[in-house]
Amino acid sequence: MKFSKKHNCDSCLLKCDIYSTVIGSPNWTNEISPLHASIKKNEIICKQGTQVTHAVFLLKGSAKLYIEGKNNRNIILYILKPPAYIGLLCFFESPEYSYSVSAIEDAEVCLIKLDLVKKMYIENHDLLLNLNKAFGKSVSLIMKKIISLNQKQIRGRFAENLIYLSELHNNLKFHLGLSRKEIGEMIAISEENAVRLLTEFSKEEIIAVKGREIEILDLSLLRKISEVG
Amino acid sequence: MKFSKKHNCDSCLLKCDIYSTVIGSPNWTNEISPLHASIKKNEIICKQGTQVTHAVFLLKGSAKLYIEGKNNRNIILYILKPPAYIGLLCFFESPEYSYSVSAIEDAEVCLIKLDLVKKMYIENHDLLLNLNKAFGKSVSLIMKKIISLNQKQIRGRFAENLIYLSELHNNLKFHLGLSRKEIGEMIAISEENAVRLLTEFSKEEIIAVKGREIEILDLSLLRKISEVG
DNA sequence: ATTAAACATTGTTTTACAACAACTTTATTT
DNA sequence: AAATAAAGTTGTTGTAAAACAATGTTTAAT
Repeated sequence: MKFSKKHNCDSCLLKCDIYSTVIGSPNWTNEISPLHASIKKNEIICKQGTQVTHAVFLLKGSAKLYIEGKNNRNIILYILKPPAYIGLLCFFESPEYSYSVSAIEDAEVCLIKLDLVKKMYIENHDLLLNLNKAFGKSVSLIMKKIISLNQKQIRGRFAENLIYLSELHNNLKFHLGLSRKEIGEMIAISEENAVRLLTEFSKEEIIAVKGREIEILDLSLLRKISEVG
Repeated sequence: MKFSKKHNCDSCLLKCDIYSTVIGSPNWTNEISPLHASIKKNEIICKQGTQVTHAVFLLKGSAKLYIEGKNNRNIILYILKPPAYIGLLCFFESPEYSYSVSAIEDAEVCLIKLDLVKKMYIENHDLLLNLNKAFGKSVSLIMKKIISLNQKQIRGRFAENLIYLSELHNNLKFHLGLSRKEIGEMIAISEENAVRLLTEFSKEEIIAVKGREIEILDLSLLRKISEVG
């Protein structure tokens, strides 16, 4: 993680959500002292169990949000794409992160001291509302995930995840920024089964796979498989 | 659900958290018009998928918070005991509940219109902080649950759950307010396996079971089983 | 008091998936 | 270019836990 201090928000090319909602508030220019950071692929942005000190906002690149489980087995809850609050679930008064976030491609983030954000959202109605909205979305996503992981079997979960990734990329054809192992971690299956399902779905002509390039050929069938579980 | 309107907060015997943090704020007496409700055992307090209109505060009794899955199979995330915010995870700008809550014994709740709560927490720093704190706790609990459900096997999950219930009741000896099926729903196992584990642990003299009365005999062993998974 | 319905128990069978193993292909490093 | 490491692939085996089945027990309803 490479920091660049004394960044000037007004001249920043990657204007964050906090900037756009808070700008104009009386103590903007004097108080804020944001910290920019460049993050290399695979670098950790937030580490589960460590103190939450800054609000982190993802400006560029993408990241995976995951829980670190036993025996180095992780569960990826979702993929983050800019613009996104990274510390979201934890920056409401949590003493420490209950999950980790790491970059899956080179990324840029903006860090703002937590006490400052608190001050801002108390003063600024819109910012609070924005945070809360993003927040509610995360919670409902997590609830869906819990059901999926526990009540669907691997084909159903796999189909669901392909749809998720496609919607994330806004395209039926997309590049997996993830290894087969990570695909497994998204739906709590083994790497081997991730591979198997990829070839299986490919043979069934539901998707086309070439390395890490995926194309969904039959979305409605995928939806069906996801629904029946 | 039996409502009693025009309740007077000042004379209420079950003072809620909102009362104690907001009292003294300028628009307390004139604006607030809380709604009390008595809820019978097994009655639903919040239904997954319905609109969030009020903040609900549990004053008396207890309730289970659960996600409704496929084939009428639920997953109970946790048990609520007063004082507790019921709508918590959803009253931050979620359009609808992403889970359900129902009473596991006769209960009393206080309902406050959502727009009023919002107004209150924008005006009242302490209330916001309180909400956020409760909130952070819930999130970290859910993360732990996800790992537990996916990476521990049933003995480990069962042991963990017994410890949870014991801590909830603040006693090694407690009365399950839940059926065997519901015990299963807490850790995503079948009713049959819930029974089996209960007798198994009983035979191993880790717990003593008599109907719905449970006593933990060997807490440290239970901890061990929970840890190794 | 009788019937029905919900809850609880125990044994048996089936199966979905992880774990293991062995091997190939693709990246990195030197 | 050779060597080493990482990522991907495929077949086989073992097992945890669900599903099924059958039966007993308590609670609620008429």
